[in-house]
Amino acid sequence: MMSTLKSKILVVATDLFQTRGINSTGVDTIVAVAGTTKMTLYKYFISKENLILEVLKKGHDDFQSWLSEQLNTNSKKPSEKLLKLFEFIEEWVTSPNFRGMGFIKASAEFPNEESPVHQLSAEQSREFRQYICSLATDANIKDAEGLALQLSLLFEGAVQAEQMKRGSGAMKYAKKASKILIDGALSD
Amino acid sequence: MMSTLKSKILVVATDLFQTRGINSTGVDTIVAVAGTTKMTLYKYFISKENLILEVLKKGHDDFQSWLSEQLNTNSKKPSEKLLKLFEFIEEWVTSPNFRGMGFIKASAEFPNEESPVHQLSAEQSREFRQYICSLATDANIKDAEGLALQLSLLFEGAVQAEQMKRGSGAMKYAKKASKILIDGALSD
DNA sequence: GTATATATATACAGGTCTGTATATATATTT
DNA sequence: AAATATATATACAGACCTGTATATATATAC
Repeated sequence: MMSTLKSKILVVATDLFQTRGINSTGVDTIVAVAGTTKMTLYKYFISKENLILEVLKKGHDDFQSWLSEQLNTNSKKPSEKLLKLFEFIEEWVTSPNFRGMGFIKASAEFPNEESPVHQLSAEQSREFRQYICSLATDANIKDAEGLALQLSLLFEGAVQAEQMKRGSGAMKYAKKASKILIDGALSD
Repeated sequence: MMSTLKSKILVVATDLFQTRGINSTGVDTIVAVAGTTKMTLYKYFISKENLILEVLKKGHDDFQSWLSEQLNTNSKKPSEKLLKLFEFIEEWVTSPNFRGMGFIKASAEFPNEESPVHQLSAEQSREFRQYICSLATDANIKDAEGLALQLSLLFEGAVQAEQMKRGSGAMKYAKKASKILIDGALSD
């Protein structure tokens, strides 16, 4: 099991990275807020970059498992899952705990394609798109990849908008747009 | 008229901010690439933050004037402008000079809503959306604001995707999606 | 109670960053 | 040629950053 201190550091770093930016958050700040010391942080994470990568992994895994569980327990038909996708995403975005999507901000702060942080961000974005694609394939969509890309654009755009201004209501319109695109693709 | 050195610094900073990140680019690097010195930079810009703001302003103004000129010279009917919007945006994104949209990255690196950089980013995002909204209003779209928001989400999502991976082709699918959404809104 | 693992406290080395101070050079103008 | 504006060269102060070294404290296990 994961040490409570390690997981505390991960939680605090996730929050600080989102609210202050990754490069603007020093490890001194992280350990101060987490109520521990640098020695402990460097015991669990070999470097700040390693910490960033673990924060990204945890954030993505948490989101993906939450989302797929919501979809699996609340829908049966594949097309229903697809249509309910943005319902749950909206729920997630409008929850008070929402701080943004890790890989979107990380890729902006680490634009160099050779950076491990950038590479992980790109991989997570691809993974999410593939998950949508699998939903579309199950729902017998003809151009599943095309629809998945379009929906992921709406998703990333709305998250971006919500990161820029909390309570923007962007996801409500993304949901409407997704319904139009999905309905269109279903009748192709 | 603007000094050639000042404009050179702006051009270099724009490029470095996009390719390496804003916080990861020091003023020493900027002046070295621009072939000048720090003393000159601080003659034209009172601080790095001031330079960032001017870089953002120039980038946004350049894009907006280029886009509206393209639309005005190539289309007559308002609805035509709306439909051609993503044609030109795709052209802009796929041009070899494309380095990303300034305000999208800047808002990620400066998440604090009180930061002047964040505020300018948010304002530019709003301005762009309002421009789309004016196109939609001219084309007699019923819910012009709603469509404008949806199109801007597609736009920001596709730019985000393209920043993450050059040559992703995301804008091609954004263009298709925009056509579906616009056609739907026109027939409402 | 002694040994062992874990966490703390503190200091610091070496680097980078922004912004300024000081002195010199190069043009342009009169 | 002298005066003025503009650019350069260089050094540095003060702050912050990551990562480590050293010594101490606390808790669990045997």
